[in-house]
Amino acid sequence: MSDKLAAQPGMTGTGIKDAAASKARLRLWLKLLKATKHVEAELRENFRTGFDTTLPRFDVMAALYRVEQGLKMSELSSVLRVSNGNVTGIVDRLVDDGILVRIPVDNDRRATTVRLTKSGREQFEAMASSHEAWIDTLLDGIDVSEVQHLSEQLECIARKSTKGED
Amino acid sequence: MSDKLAAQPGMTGTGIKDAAASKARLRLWLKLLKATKHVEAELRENFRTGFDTTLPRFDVMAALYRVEQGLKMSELSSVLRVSNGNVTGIVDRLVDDGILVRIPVDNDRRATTVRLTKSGREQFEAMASSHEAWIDTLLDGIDVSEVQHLSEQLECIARKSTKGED
DNA sequence: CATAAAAATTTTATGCTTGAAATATATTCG
DNA sequence: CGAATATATTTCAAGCATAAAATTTTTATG
Repeated sequence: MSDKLAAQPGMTGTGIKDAAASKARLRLWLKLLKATKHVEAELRENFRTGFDTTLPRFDVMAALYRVEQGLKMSELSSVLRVSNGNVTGIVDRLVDDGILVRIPVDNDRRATTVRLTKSGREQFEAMASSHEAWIDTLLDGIDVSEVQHLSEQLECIARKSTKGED
Repeated sequence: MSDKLAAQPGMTGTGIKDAAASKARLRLWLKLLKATKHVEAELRENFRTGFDTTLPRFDVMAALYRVEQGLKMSELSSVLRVSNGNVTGIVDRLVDDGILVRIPVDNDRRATTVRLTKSGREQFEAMASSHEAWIDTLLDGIDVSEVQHLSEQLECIARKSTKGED
């Protein structure tokens, strides 16, 4: 029902808003949010009980795992899309726990590089393996054949934020 | 490509894991997360600059707008799926700002009902209208004809969490 | 009725998150 | 060179979020 309100090709750019489409997008957003929050909550719980750690810590470790020589604080905050001050705090705690080291940058005493320690790399590998398995379980209601299609749709949302590299 | 690795009906319950599907789900999850975070960040910024408020405050107001007689703290935390203590803090601030009132519950002095004030309802209506427009813009990369299908897929993820109302 | 158990909420401790201000270093240009 | 500007990071204040402990009140039960 109410399909007669669907957007018509000719309407594009007329400034006329489609109220039904708007409501549909709103509902879609609420579902997107709900699904994401649900998965995040499960992951947080799993990280807490399984590894006594948090999702933000895992995110930092994941970013650094990909780049063996480490990243500068500003690069880390840019990759993770969180504020500088936020990264400072999380890194501080990971350094205290022996998971990360801060390394001065040659020729620029303002900057520091952050890198996983050997122990940090080992801990990350164990966590990443569990993490993938958790996701596999949490998303198992989604048909594998749909994944590609779904991904493309989601790209449309995030596209405006990044230049698209993962 | 790599369709030969897709799950086969006969495999179900054999305990055999499909590594390719697992990786695909992981990538999908990362995109889901990225899209959601992007939209959330935009909304937060819009709420901040447009109404000097936050998404969590809006969420509380939205939940209460639907139920004119108000909700108990525990109902609110259950509807919003956040912890009791969290709701206490947000409600405290909204009460301070004259947006909410706490009302004692008859025959149960442990509980309090929380309700929007007149001003709160009015403020919410203005915000909700902008909110819907923001979402419409942020999700405009998604084909309206896809919305229904996408919604169904997302339901599969969240299904295990709720009994599906909303 | 009295005590134990359950329920509703708040408090506390800890960590994540932001935006803005502060600090320190590097670079540019007159 | 030296002052202004830009860059890299940290600090700060406020709010969000959780889990766990504490508080208050209600309900159940012996």
